[in-house]
Amino acid sequence: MDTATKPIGCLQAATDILGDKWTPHLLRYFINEEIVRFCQLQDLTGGINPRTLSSRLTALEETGIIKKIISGPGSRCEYKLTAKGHDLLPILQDMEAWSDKYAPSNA
Amino acid sequence: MDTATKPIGCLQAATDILGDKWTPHLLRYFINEEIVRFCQLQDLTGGINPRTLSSRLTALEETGIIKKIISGPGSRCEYKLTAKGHDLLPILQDMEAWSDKYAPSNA
DNA sequence: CAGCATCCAGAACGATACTG
DNA sequence: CAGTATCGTTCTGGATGCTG
Repeated sequence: MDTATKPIGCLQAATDILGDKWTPHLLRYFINEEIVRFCQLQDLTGGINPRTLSSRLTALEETGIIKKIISGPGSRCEYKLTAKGHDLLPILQDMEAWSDKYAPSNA
Repeated sequence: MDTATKPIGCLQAATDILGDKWTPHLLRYFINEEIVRFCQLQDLTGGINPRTLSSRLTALEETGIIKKIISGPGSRCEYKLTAKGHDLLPILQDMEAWSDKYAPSNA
């Protein structure tokens, strides 16, 4: 892969994650929450399909953006950001600022 | 829509654009080029489907991120970023930096 | 509570060929 | 050069119901 004519690929890792339908929104919740649970996300998103949520969470865990923590009885578990995930937050916030600036009442 | 429980929607505008498969890469070329042509993009991307490229360009134009400029004879035309589009570049660069930091030799 | 399984509608994208 | 037309495939994600 020649970097001269094809300097892409660099963006790939970020777009792979942020390009999925729910992921940016999901990640957004970590800005204020730090630790989030499955059912919380279902709730916050207004009823995301558990299948979708599960797959997003799995992908995020596999790419090392979040970490799953089994906590307590009754299948209670929590998700929190890793350092890698934390570094994503400023980008999310910039995206949000941009959206807000150019599409304030975005339908 | 209640902003308390559903503070989303803000990210939407950005993710709608950056979520498409080629768009971030396409935009990336504007960092160095300023003015880009259809065939250049086809070339730079390594042969993106013209149908796809066309639809991306149309979408970008409709959201006011790029501007199409008919220039010269022979269907020659060019695309350049608007102010709105320019404001997207830092985000792209951050995404690139992030990708580079956490997935250097990203396959 | 935290998922997984199955089924399915529709969007996204590539290949290829053709036009103003 | 800058697209459009057509076709087909693949991938995504929603609905719904079940399980550890």
